[in-house]
Amino acid sequence: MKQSPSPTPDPDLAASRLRAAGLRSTRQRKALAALLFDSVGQECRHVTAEALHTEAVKAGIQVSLATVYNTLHQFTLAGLLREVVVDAGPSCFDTNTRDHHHLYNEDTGELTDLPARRIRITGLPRLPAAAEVSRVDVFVRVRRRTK
Amino acid sequence: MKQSPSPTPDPDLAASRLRAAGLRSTRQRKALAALLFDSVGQECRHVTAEALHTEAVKAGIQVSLATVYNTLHQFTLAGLLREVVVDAGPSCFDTNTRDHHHLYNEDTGELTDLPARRIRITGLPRLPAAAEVSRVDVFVRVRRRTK
DNA sequence: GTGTTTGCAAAGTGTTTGCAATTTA
DNA sequence: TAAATTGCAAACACTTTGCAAACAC
Repeated sequence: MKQSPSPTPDPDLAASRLRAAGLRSTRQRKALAALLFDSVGQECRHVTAEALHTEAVKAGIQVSLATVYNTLHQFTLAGLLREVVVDAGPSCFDTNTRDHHHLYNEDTGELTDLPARRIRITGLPRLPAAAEVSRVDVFVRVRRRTK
Repeated sequence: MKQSPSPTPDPDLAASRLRAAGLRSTRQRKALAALLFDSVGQECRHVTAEALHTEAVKAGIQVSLATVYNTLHQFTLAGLLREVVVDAGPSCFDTNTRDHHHLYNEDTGELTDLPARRIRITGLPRLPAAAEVSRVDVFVRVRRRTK
């Protein structure tokens, strides 16, 4: 029989992530965190509140849409998610919080991450000393080739 | 007395712009076009529908908010304006339709144009043959330096 | 037990739309 | 006069909020 290697074994991945972010570990948060961060074969996800709510309900998780909205914002504030606004319409939450950019398919609304490593931007303006760059967002908007 | 130099004199700048764009020249459109494109000392403007409506009403132009929304979209479709979405909230319309990027002040919501000339982006991904880049948007998000 | 979180429904914001009246060409 | 445009109000999509009940610690 294997002994737990640590004095505080952590059977619940989602719960520990929440605690680490300073959030109480509630049933709804654990379930949403599991959907967002523990889905297999998905390096990063882009979800709307509506979509995550639908997904949760389908998975048999009882949670209200309002709580999904609140939870997404709490996760964002805690640094677990990043909000992405491309066009008008529902805003997306991105599980990739590292420095990166986005490819946006105007036909389908599909959003894909572009690693920041590859992309170099030069010629940005000098800023006043009192200001700092919070982030540089690049959106590569693509569409089906016309004709 | 000066003779009109052209067989079709154009006393109304806004009206001719509308006609050139294939739009009927109505009182409301002329007035909004004048506010958007003929304001002195303004190379380019970023307005929300709400703001433009307020401005119009202040200038004594009778126009409804719905018409301002419709007109802004018609102008955008006609290539006279460009819609800019930075964050959630009301979307902005930009009188600068040339290739350019944006500086966004997160504290004030202020939006400033960055000429595309200066900014160079490298490392963008290769796209499938069926796809084409519709636009590359760069948003430099700045804020007051923290501490 | 105490403070936090949840869910609901209601309110809020920003935007679009149906349609009759008006205006433009 | 025919077709396009306007204005209003109502509908709409997305999101936030007030508050009582339920829950976490």
